[in-house]
Amino acid sequence: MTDADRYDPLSIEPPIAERWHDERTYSFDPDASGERLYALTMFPYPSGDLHMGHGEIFSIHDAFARYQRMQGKHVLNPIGWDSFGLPAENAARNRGADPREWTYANIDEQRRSMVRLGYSFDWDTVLHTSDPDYYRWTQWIFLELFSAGLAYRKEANVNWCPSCQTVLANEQVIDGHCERCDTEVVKKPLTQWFFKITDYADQLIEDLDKVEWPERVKLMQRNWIGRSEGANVTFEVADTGEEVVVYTTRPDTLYGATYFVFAPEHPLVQQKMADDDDFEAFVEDVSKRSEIERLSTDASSKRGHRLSFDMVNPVNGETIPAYAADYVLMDYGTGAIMAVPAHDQRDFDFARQQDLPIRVVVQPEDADALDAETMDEAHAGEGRTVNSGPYDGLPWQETKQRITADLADKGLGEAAVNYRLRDWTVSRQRSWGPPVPMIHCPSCGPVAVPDDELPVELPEDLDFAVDGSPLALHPTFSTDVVCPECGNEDATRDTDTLDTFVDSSWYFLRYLSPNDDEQPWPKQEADRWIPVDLYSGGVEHAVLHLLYARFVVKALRDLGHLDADEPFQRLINQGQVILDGAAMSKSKGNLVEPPEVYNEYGADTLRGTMLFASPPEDDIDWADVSPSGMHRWLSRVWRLTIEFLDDPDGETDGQAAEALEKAIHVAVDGATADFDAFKYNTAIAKMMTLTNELQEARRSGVGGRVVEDAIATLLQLLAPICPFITEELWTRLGRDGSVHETRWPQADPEMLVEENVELVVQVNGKVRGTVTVAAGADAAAMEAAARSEDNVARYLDDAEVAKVVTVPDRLVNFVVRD
RNA sequence: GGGGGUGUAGCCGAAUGGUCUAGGCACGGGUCUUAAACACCCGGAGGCUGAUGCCUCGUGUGGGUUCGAGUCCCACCACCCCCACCA
Repeated sequence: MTDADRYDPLSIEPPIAERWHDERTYSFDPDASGERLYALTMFPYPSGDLHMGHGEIFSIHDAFARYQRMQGKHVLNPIGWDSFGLPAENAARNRGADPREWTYANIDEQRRSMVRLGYSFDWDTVLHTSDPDYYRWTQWIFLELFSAGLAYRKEANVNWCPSCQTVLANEQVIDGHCERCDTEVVKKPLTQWFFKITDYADQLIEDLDKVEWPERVKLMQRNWIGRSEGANVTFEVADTGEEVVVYTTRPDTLYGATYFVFAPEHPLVQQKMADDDDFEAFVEDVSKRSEIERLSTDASSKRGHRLSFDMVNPVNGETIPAYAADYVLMDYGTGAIMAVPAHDQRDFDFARQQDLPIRVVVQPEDADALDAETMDEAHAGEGRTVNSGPYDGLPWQETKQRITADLADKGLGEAAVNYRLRDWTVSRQRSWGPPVPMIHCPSCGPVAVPDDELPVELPEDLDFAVDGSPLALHPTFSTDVVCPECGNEDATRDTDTLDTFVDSSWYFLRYLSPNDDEQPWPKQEADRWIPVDLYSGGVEHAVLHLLYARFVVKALRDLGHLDADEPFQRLINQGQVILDGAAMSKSKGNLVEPPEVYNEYGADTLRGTMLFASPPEDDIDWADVSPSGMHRWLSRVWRLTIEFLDDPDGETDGQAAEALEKAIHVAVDGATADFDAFKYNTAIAKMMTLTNELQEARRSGVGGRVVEDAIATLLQLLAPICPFITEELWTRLGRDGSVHETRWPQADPEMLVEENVELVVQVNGKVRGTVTVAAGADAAAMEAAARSEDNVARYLDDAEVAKVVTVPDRLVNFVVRD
């Protein structure tokens, strides 16, 4: 073998990669007939070059897309960039970079890496969310939602990240910290645009049954939406009769309500306590506490203030004291609760702290009777109702239903459903995003920018050095406008931009016609393609992007722009690439970058290493994987092929040749099942096994057609994972065209049938030997063969066989008594 | 506090209730070589045996169901993820 025949990925890969890109080899052909498939991978944010996480997900995704093509599908496999967002602004502020130049330079770099790695993307449908001809339609969607009443403006206590200087949606607050920069989030009253995602809360739960997603992700969405069933109950202020509604999931415990609690910000409290300095001081104190402190569930951390009035319990007319306390939140339920300390831990903690009465109204059945004096925690569970007048003795669920019904009869309550989900705050006080397409007119209020004036473009001359929002502080952007309805010259533009998650909530629709300037997408194309057949990406978007995209699709459906209920039919999540158990990051200095791998071993090795490391959904610890091992195997495949081409002669029949021929079909059968199940790691293991058998067959003198079949089949199986080496060797093997355009090999069922099978022989469940019998042998034949095995016979000699268990083609088990 | 998941060689990981550990990594021994690298071959807990072999233990721990359990059931332990003063 000469040097020219060595496996040298660095010289064979780049020309093939460039050819695929330049010739648009993997662009979707709209005229193609036959079955279509939409394979979508989450588009990247261009914060720099691709990192290992991209290398993993795109390699998994590309194996899927290429496999489906070989299965005869016409695959749409688009790529684009989620190119609006804060990092570009930070680069501008910190380094004086132009956010546009910075962003598009990064896109170019990532694109070159994708080409180098051989990903079979459609380079004809590329989009960037920061292009005006993209965000023109993002703004259009905002206006569609606005005209349908699904986008609205209100003042609210919103999440504010002091570092990013912007509002965040609830979904972007992780344990009280900013999702992007990890700074502690504070609450701030601001007037903001919201999308009414809560209108779709029930559908967002129910339609999870329609999609094939990991159960884990569905569960996360259900938890996030947080549906709970209970009742709204009306209490009265003792002296004035003012009505206050509370929400409770346990109306059966109404008789146990011994006090009442308002959120400190509750308007009724604010009004009634307006002149009380002590109360003002209390509110001031509470508001100074950070979210993190408030999140503490420590029993002693609750803060409360006795109010100047009492409340009346509607079920028994009892007068109970009213408090304000920080453990009641203004934005869940009604901002006021009935407190049942015996059966709610938070109420219990507060009652003990304030020395408030505790009354047991649910008695657990399989435990000692609860005693309000001595109990040291609330009993939140089930039991029989006690101390509740006419309801005594009923099981708690029945009490719940009856009390709710009785209250409803008296007009004092009703069954109610509550959600944890809040409306989506979409305004951002940042400037590298699509401007909110609204105009504020002193006489008309908020007015939509007319369609023919879209897009509202970002000014080119934003100053990112300012302290605050560059767009808001731009000299003319806000004021250079008149009201479209009344012509008022004092009208101003909205200077907020839309959350990047708005950009990414519909990009899979824009891929269908990225250059159409008449419409965002042709409806008939959307109806043909949506939902996307397979969506691949990280689980970190479980309650962010994936929830928003589902909402936007449902809203657009209701507005008549498409028919689909859901954006993504099937979802696979890949794990993270970590190093020594920790996330890779620049600041930790533990980054392994893709070029380090593909510049040494080639792209095929990078891709193969990723897929062989573990099942896709598991994290890959780079410390545990071995690019050199993958490279060694690929070199072996290369060498076997080249050596065969040098010297193809050999036996084409006989035992070794037959064994190889069988091995081909076994590998095809197994690998196909694995590809269908996304188990690329075991698919590769089966290809390695075939390689081992091929090598052994060669050593035994096998050659000719059987070996060529084995090599060709191996190349086909490997093609979706390692596209370059397979393409090169396919050509060297003298085959026409591209291996990627061949049809996926089929296993011949007859070749999978064994003539003889090895039976396991057990005595009392312990393996005592094996014996070979003809496949399909009946129980008697199996037993006879098993008895004849020397070692087994030893165990049967002095024993009485009580029972013989036979499993066809698998085992014989003798159950014996001594 | 609530919910979900996972525990298999030194490591990553396979394993329709049927021979535990496919494939790889790492490691050790060998062949080739002046030598190394590469490549190729062999190895895998413990005990007995000169060896072929045979036996015992063994899938986080302890029980159970079963002819037979990594797999099913119960309890416990450890780790991971999601939600969390959500009434």
